[in-house]
Amino acid sequence: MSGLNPSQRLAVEYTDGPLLVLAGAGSGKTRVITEKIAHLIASGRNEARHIAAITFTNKAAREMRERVARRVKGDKAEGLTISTFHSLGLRFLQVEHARAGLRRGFSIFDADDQLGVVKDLAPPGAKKDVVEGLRGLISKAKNLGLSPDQAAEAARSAREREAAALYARYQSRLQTFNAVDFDDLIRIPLELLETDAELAPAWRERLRYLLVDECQDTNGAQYRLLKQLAGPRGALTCVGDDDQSIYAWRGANPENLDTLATDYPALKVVKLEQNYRCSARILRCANTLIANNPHAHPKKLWSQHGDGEAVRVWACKDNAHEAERVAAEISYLHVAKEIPWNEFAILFRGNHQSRPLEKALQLLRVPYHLSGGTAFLERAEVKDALSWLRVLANPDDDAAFLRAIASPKREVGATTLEKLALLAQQSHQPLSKAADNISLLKQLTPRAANGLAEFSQVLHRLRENATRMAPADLVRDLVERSGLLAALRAQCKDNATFLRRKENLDELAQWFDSPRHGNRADAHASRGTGGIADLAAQLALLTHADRGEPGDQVRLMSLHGAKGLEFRVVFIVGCEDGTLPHEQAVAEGSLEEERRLFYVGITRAKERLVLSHGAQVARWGETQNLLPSRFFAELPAGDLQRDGADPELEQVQKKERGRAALKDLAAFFDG
DNA sequence: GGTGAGCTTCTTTAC
DNA sequence: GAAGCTCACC
Repeated sequence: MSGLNPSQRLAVEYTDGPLLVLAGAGSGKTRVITEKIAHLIASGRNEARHIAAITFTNKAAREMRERVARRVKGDKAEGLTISTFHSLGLRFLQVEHARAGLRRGFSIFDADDQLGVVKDLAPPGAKKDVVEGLRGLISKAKNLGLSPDQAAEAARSAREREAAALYARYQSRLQTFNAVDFDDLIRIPLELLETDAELAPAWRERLRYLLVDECQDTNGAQYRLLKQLAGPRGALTCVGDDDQSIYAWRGANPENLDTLATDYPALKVVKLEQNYRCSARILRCANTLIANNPHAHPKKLWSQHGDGEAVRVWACKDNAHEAERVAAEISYLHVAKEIPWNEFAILFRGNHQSRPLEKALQLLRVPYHLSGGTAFLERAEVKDALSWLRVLANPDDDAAFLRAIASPKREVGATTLEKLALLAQQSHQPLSKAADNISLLKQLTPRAANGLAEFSQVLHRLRENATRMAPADLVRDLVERSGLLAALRAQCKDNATFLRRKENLDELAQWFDSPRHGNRADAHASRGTGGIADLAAQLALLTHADRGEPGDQVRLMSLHGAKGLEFRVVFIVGCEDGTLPHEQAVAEGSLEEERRLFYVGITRAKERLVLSHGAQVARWGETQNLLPSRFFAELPAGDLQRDGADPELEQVQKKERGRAALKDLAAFFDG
């Protein structure tokens, strides 16, 4: 445990009670967590299998797993839990599925599946945004940890009562599908722990020490889950930084950091204020920027590092120009300064911004890795294949059935499916069973009945194979036999696109090959001889896995995805007003969160930071003129080096800004 | 009754 | 620039 500063050492060694570590960016927070895990094991206080470290993103979990593996050698780390909140909840449900009224092989519904269910329950003809809004209300209730009954009790207005009633119907629909949604992965374990007196002690016995990363990002349900697991003893270490709270939009409640002190009066608080990551100039940028936000826990982040390079600000013509400059700079630095590819990161506000960057990087043959959140699992061909797998594992999963039967297209359309749904409802069967029922099929047109029967047949054959095959082989088999591959080939205009999309399916199969995702504790489920149960377990984990390990590649990701990571060289592209801060966020009044997001991005950089903005930004086909981000005005001018700024361009921008200010002023007097 | 062409609309962010 | 939706055609 060498090389820890006094505060870090205190945070690592303090195991007498609940501890909150207020850790500034780059203050060695992950280090503290990994050291603490090592300390807990080495001191003999806890075996690894009784320790759980909880993170927010899969990326962060993987990062931590790697670091722990480096720090704790051999089988000492056996059974250690390092997972996201959602994976932990999933594991809980897999163990306690019976208490939750779920059967083995239950599905996890994503936002699309949820939307389908809500749409089905909403008044007929409800507009998309209404359906979307209702889904949001249900999600909100769940994030607060409310059950349908509790939501009904809490409802004050007619609208809320209506929403609560919908929530109840939505939940019973999910139940019949033998499915849960993402929010349920937290909410249901919480509900079980709070209501079942036997359950909580058992899980507290199993997880005796908790370490929680990014505590400021917990929502109400997650926080309560944490309290349930930690119990009154409060054997937990929470690590957080209110300046890096960037998930309020999905219900995160940074005030949980303060609530901790109320819930655990014995709470000890340690502040980590020495930054070990950034050069002094980068840190000054971060500090002066974030000083524009109000602060409940003021901290003064300092660094021993020298000034280092100035922070570059690039004014670019448009997205393409920006991307080319970034790619060229990376190429140059890689050769001239021998900086390995994986020490570069390009960060952006929205995932769609990666396109021009990819193009430019490909042109210069710069190897890169795009970690676009769930982008991979959202690919149409991947979702199709997954739907087939879901129906295989869970015959009750109507949402998956509906997608699978439509891909590839067979002569079954909306009308047939509506009829089938009616018949299924009358006979209390899931769609996949109804489609398999000869007497039911007789009530449909022969053409439709044939299509359904054919689908059932393929499904049967696949299911037979599933008992003999390893899941990965089953995926490969399925892609062929389902006709998905043939349909894909027919659908693609050229061979190159076909091969690219086929590659996604290959990658999907590979995922089932290795138990690299998830916890070690789950590994036993993925070995063995294959079969439906294994498939289901892997499938559930898969929905939560991050795309394969990046090698020595430049990393492209959203600012949200970059949290917890660090790189020698960081580019933040698209620093335009409207992109960052995002105009919708500004309209919603979340400027402070946008500022924190920028702060998170800046503090990822160790040595070099480039902030670039385009004058013209491609926005669905059209180009739009945008001004540089208002956040530039909040950075210390002395630490910035504006290069490539076109004076003419700046004049235009100044004028536009003047015009905008006038407009604001006029609006003020008008309103 | 099913399909596909062409229309609109949309894009934060993630588990 | 894709994914969804409407409408006309098979």
